[in-house]
Amino acid sequence: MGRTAGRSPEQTRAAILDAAGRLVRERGVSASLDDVARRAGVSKGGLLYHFANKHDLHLALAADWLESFRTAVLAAIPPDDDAPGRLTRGYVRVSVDGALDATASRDALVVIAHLSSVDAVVDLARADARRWNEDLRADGLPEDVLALVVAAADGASAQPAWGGEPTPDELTRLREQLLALTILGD
Amino acid sequence: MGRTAGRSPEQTRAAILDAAGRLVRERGVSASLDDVARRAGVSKGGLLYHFANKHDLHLALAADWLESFRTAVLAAIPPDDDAPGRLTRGYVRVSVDGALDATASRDALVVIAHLSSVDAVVDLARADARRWNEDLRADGLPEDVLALVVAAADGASAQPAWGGEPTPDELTRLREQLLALTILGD
DNA sequence: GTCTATAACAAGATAGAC
DNA sequence: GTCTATCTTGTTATAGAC
Repeated sequence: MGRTAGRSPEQTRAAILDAAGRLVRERGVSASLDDVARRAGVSKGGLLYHFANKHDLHLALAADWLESFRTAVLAAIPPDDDAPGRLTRGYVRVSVDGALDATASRDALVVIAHLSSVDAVVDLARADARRWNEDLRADGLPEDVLALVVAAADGASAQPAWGGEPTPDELTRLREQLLALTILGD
Repeated sequence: MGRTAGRSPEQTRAAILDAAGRLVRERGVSASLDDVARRAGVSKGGLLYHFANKHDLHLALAADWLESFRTAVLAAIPPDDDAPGRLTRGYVRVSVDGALDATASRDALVVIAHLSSVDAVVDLARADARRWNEDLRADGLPEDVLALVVAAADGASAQPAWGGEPTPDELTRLREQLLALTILGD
């Protein structure tokens, strides 16, 4: 048995996806399989057992990011929030705080932008965007408020992509501002 | 003389940057020099005369995009607009319409996101973002309005990056909404 | 289930012809 | 100023040992 004796296949897979995510964010899709494998603590051969080829790895990575973003949004809705706009509020919290945190499902946009060079990922992202569109529309907010708030949330999480360095303070204020917009209704 | 007899060096350079921009947007920085050269109608050797190496090409591309975005924003300010928020309004017009148009300085964020795998580009983008930050702060709008409007504009131009397909109608409404926010003052 | 070794290929960069 | 080789390196992916 190799040097990863104590790790289950699922854990190995997760470690590979994690390493790939960080490397893609740093270097884009041209990050080599060898580098990904090394950072995940497996050999290239080991990596290619779990993901048949680079294309598969990228696709799985995109699916993983999109799914974990969705999960994070749902988790960011307080159980007692039953008012219209609850999903939007979760979306805002995760997007804006994501520009702040240095972990978890942050920077989704940067990674997706990089992965968008892979055709199959574009299709996946498009389908996911449509689903968000539907879900958010059904969230009970006036159309204009929704469009404004979602665009601003997206913008906040996009800023690190092109050099923006919003301070925690600015992000906090933006988040509260956006949340307030969803509560007054109009 | 080669097959590009009628083209000046400046035009060749511009053609290369244009081709590189489109290819980077489609495939990321892993688009090969050979492909860029072919699309620009020059040979790889010809390309490497104008840009010493791939790194230089990417840096020049980023500088070009950032500059043409700035130019577009300034051009989008009507000469008779003298009220506070004029720069912000230009920023909004270019960012939101950029998500709509299929030409010019659109999709800046996608390209910058891709290029962000190049360290020198990150520095450049950061310096540019700081400059925008200063300029926009000096634009005379209340801080909260500014943060909200700029984030939303960024978000609009970011959406195509990860699968979002805003309709022209939605974008137009968002743009008018944002412009209105900058006029009422608070 | 993971590793090493290697085949097969693609890409960046250089040198020199035109 | 641009093009055609060519060198060299790095990468994907396979085959097979452990």
